[in-house]
Amino acid sequence: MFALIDGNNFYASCERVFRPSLNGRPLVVLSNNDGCAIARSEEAKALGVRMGAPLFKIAHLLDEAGLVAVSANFELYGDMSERLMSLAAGLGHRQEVYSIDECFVDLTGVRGDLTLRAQRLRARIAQWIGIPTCIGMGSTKTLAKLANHIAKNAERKPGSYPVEHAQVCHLGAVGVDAREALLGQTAIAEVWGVGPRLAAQLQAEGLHTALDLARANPVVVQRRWSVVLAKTALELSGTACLGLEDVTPDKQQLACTRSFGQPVHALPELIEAVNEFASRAAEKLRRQGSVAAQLMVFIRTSPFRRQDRQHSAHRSLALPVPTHDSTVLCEAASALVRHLYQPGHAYAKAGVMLMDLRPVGLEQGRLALEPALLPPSKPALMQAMDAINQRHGRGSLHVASTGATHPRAWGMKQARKTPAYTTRWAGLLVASA
DNA sequence: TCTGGGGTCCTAGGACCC
DNA sequence: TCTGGGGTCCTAGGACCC
Repeated sequence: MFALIDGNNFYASCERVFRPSLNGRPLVVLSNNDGCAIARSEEAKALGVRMGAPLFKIAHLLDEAGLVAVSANFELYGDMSERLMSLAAGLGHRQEVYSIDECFVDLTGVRGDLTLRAQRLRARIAQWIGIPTCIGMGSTKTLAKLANHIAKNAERKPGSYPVEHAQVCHLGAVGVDAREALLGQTAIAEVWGVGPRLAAQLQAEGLHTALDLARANPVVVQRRWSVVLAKTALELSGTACLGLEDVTPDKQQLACTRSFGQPVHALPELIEAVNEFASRAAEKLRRQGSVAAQLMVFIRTSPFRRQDRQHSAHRSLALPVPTHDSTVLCEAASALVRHLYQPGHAYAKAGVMLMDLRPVGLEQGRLALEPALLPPSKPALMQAMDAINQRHGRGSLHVASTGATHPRAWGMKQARKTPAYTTRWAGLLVASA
């Protein structure tokens, strides 16, 4: 048996914990650059704000409907997530943190009334952390996901599901008929692993609900679609195909990409930006304990600005010696962006991707048969830099080629940023009588 | 004027090997 | 006129997830 616990409208709920005046009001959290809505309170959903809606298209609601929009504050959400996860882990013996706002818990060996335990966990999370959650349980991960969907919608959309399943839904505790009825009420597109493309194809073949897929022959499903969808069908019918992954595997590739706050025309600024991205990616790489054997840089103009001349290009470089050294990766990124850059374009976005990752220590050396194109790695310097930044905050010590003047011309737009309430002294709330 | 970021897995096809 | 069989690796593209 598995449980799936997730925070409702997670980013919006995190903001509300520290600004209770936002309760009951339509609220959206914006993506980087204050571009589009990536989280919405129930009230914002009721106003018709779509997931991913660009701010400029919903800006009229700020005045007309009292909509509040805030810039994304990932430092806050990450910290709130850690607190939520540590409580949620208590529901069973093993936990898989699946994303910033949801986790699976293996309920094997957990005794007693699971529904009751789940309800108590919800209450504890609400009291200790202030985040509303929903919990779904089922004999497979896909069924736990589906139960979570039911738990969320039984309350939000009256009539969609029986209201006794609101907030906590345990598909293992209902009879076969009731379970089939619930699956029959769930549209195929809501199933975990079925995206828009597959949903359209499945519907065209007469499969409209989760129950239809659960009853489909997995051999036929695999032949017509894929082994992935066949597993989904099996999982829906109660045969577990997916296990709990409680050890997070190292990433196979790692990226840092950003849209610019303003279009970038000049090469020096572009170099600065990709150097910054390369350093950030290198930091992530060192945290994971890996080195990269390949680096890719891309730059592109905005596809939304049809009137502009478009340019989109990428280029990668095999690193002669796999590394996680910021200075080496910055040097490589600079060389690549010089190749890619074409004057006369308004660049809107750039990024650095590190690929062909492997654990530190497994790197193969290389005979020095050719002149080195890149500087040598400086492990001691990187260690010192990470230690200083750990202690004094990110960016305290950085590679000079990432730019000395702050704020950067190409930097992110974050006009509506809320304080880092839980992770910075300056963000601490002050109580007054 | 203004449109996010970061991942994974699977499959098909081509290159290449013996 | 006749032209094998079987395998691996890599890449690009497509689908999905949050």
